[in-house]
Amino acid sequence: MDTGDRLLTPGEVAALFRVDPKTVTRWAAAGRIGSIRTPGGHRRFRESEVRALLEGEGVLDDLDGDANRPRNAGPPQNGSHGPTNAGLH
Amino acid sequence: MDTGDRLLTPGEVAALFRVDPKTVTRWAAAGRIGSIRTPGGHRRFRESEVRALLEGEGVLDDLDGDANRPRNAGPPQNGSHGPTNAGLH
DNA sequence: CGGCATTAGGGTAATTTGGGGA
DNA sequence: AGTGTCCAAATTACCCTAATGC
Repeated sequence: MDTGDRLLTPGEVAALFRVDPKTVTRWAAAGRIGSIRTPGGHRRFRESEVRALLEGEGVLDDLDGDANRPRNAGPPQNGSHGPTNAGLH
Repeated sequence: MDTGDRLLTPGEVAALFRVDPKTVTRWAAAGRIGSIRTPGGHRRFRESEVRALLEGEGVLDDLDGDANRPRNAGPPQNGSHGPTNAGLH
């Protein structure tokens, strides 16, 4: 498939970002990252979205000290794996 | 709308949710997801119901358009007549 | 008939959740 | 504003053996 709809657990995402799983949960609660809830209440994150977030901002790094850049200027619009909604006939 | 013609096996549903097949069985045992039992005792799940659970929340992704639009930060969790999604503890 | 992969069931450890406070 | 740590609880993951499905 195109985007690889693999789902990651909070622990996986936390390890990728080097933060605590709790922080990842906060991102999901704040709507900063898409999250899928299991019937049990646990969250799952898209591997493609996490990847876009990881690389969307790591390359453009200014060492000068300019702290005025938008935190979301990346092209993280991977939208494609959506169900297109047209699948229901 | 059709009531889901295709039936999925626990392994399929587990792969979709990135969980263990045993967990899917637990959902069915808890009544969180509809399940059809085979004469032998194995369970089968409706593809339409599983898809609705996966991410049927108003995440209607747009096929195309601007790639600079912030993500939909709306927290519209399962607002439908969800299958007893009262997983809040 | 035999065979293999998957599933069911019980039990225990690990992870995740939610809120509060630093 | 954002993150790390504390608590208690729930949910999930992995262990096993036997039965089912194809």
